[in-house]
Amino acid sequence: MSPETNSSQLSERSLYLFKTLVEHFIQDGAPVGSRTLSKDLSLNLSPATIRNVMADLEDFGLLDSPHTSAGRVPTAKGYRLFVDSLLRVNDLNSIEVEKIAKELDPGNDFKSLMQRTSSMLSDITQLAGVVMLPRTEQSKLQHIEFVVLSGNRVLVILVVNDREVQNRIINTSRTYSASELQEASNYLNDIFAGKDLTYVRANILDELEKTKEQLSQSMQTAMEMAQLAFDYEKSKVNSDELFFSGETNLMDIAELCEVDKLKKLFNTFNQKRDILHLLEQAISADGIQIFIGEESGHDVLDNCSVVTSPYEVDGKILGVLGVIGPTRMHYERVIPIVDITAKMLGSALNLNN
Amino acid sequence: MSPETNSSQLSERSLYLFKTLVEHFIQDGAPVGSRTLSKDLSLNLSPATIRNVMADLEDFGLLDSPHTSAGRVPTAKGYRLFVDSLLRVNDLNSIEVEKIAKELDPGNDFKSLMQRTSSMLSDITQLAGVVMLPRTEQSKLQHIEFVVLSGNRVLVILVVNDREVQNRIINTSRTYSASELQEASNYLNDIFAGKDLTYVRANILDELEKTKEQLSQSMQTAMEMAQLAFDYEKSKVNSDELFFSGETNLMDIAELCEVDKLKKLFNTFNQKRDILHLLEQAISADGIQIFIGEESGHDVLDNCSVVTSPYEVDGKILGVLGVIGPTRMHYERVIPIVDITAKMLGSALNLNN
DNA sequence: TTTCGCACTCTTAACGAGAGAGTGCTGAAT
DNA sequence: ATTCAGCACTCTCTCGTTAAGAGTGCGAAA
Repeated sequence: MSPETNSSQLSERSLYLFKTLVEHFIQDGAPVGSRTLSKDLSLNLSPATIRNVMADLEDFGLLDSPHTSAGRVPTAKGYRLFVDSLLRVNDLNSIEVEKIAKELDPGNDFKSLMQRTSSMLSDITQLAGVVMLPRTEQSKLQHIEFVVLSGNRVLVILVVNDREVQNRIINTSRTYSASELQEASNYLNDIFAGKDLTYVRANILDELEKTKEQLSQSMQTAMEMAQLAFDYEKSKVNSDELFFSGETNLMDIAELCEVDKLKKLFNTFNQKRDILHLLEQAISADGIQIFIGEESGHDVLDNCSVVTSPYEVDGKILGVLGVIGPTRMHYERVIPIVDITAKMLGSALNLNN
Repeated sequence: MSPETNSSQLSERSLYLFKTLVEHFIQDGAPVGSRTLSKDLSLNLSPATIRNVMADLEDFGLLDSPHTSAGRVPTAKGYRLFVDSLLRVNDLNSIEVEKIAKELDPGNDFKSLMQRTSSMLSDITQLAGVVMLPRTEQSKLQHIEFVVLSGNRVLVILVVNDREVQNRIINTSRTYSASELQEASNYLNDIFAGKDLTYVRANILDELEKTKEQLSQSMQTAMEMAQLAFDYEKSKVNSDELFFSGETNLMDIAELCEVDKLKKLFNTFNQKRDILHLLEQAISADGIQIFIGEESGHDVLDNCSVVTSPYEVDGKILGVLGVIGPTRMHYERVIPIVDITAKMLGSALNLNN
């Protein structure tokens, strides 16, 4: 049964009732009963009538009751219907927009911007914020540079994609002089600048053959260096980057505050793998995507929802950001926050391009 | 009253009794009573006698009873006496030493080594591990390098102390060519390599004056760049680095598993400031230092002990590492682990020097 | 000095009663 | 057909009570 099927089979009134029930539950966190709803609803209905409607909604799988004499609680399916069809999203007031803009001052440090974005998200929502920066498949080598260190160690500096700097230290079999390495980097920059990293890796051996024939010492050096540098690269896990913030905010959430659930949740955050996997699903989504409870497929996130949005520069998607909180969250507030943050992060990144 | 006063005023037997009581409590986590102790003790004493002794120990402030009819529990002062005078530290078996050594493979990446050390500590102790790398006051500039980026942006790469690489991006007022910057870096390396960063900062203006007189274009460029680069440095918080691991291990500890205590503890970890402050106190200690409960001065660490040791290369202290756990931890195991880890980290760092 | 015995305190778990909240169903009113 | 009042029923939660268990402190005896 898709949500559409549901909503079309349900009367206007049932949906309205359902909507206020969900809103009520999100507000209070307690199961809501017919009496409460009767008083709260603008339609004048008796508790008994409301009970009938609620029974229908329960049959549709939208509501659940913890036990016979508690009120009703939305199911995951119920939340789905709620956010897809019933929710009216608030506009953010300008003060908040201002606040977001302020935190997203591009600055010059890429990672710091990510970190700040994430903690701004958690601050403003009082939930956990997360920003993902996927390691791009496309890594254009812009510049390579060597610095002699003590011992037989050489520092390799790669500038990639005009924004990202990678440092790695390699151990060499003999001592190289600064001028030797200068020549080597000049040579490498000449032939490889602007090329893709995978291309570089693939073609080092070929180039090495060529240079052997030409027997130029500096080129030999260059290729040796390059080989070492990019071997290292190969061994490195191609891990994406993930910036968390405000995990501790989740400790206040009543639904999660059994210690062992919290432990599992925090372990999941620390491993990052599962969260990455989840966010990667959202990367191709067009705008806001919401994972509700079990939908995420990770049972640690059982009582959690994840609200995500990809952010992009020049129509090219750079990554995903979002907020993790209880299913019982203020979607009407969180959604526009995530949405606007993604857009503003995009344009902040555009600025320092 | 110093611990010495206590231990000298107490009989051999009382101390022995106290010691086994603490061991018992560390093992079980439950207040221990006279009957239990009577059965456990090799001296054949009746519970009543033991009660008398325990009453004395309580008068000395070494024990406490949660309520009249619970057993006794060590106080912070009691733990202090225990670890200072009573504790016999186990030697680690060779398998564990092996395991530690394996994780401490120096590799080439400094930060990764720190991170690995920290998670090894938490893994092996099942507590939280922490490694601090203080930002050294002494930062010798080894090499400076510029790379042109798009826009009017220039990437500055500083190699400091032969091991640490700093990248920063600066915005310039006009576009510089690669060769211009090459000259500039050559010039800066000539006059500043080997100097302290603070010295560099302080003398840039002087040098700028000099070069003005000489009117060399490349030197002018160099100084402009340097000024921008080091202004950035000034504004940067001089934050030390801290590597945490296994915080979630602490969630199992019965003493801490009230959610709001956990929240405060984790917030403290995230802020890092307080923990840094604590570890900095340990930096000048000669070897293992232990902060027990309230001694640390941070009330979030009320039921926690922190076991630390500085690690050093060539007799020069580089940083501090340690383990955070409940006061009720297996000191006889944790202490040698922290001790040997500090030593092995020191020699691992010595290797890739 | 050590030990035994005993009265006493405090915690914990278990049980039951009563209140409160909310439901489902039935049958009457609209 | 809807709506709704009434009512019996179920389930949870909170108390107070009780009984068991653990451990203490103290006085008197060994």
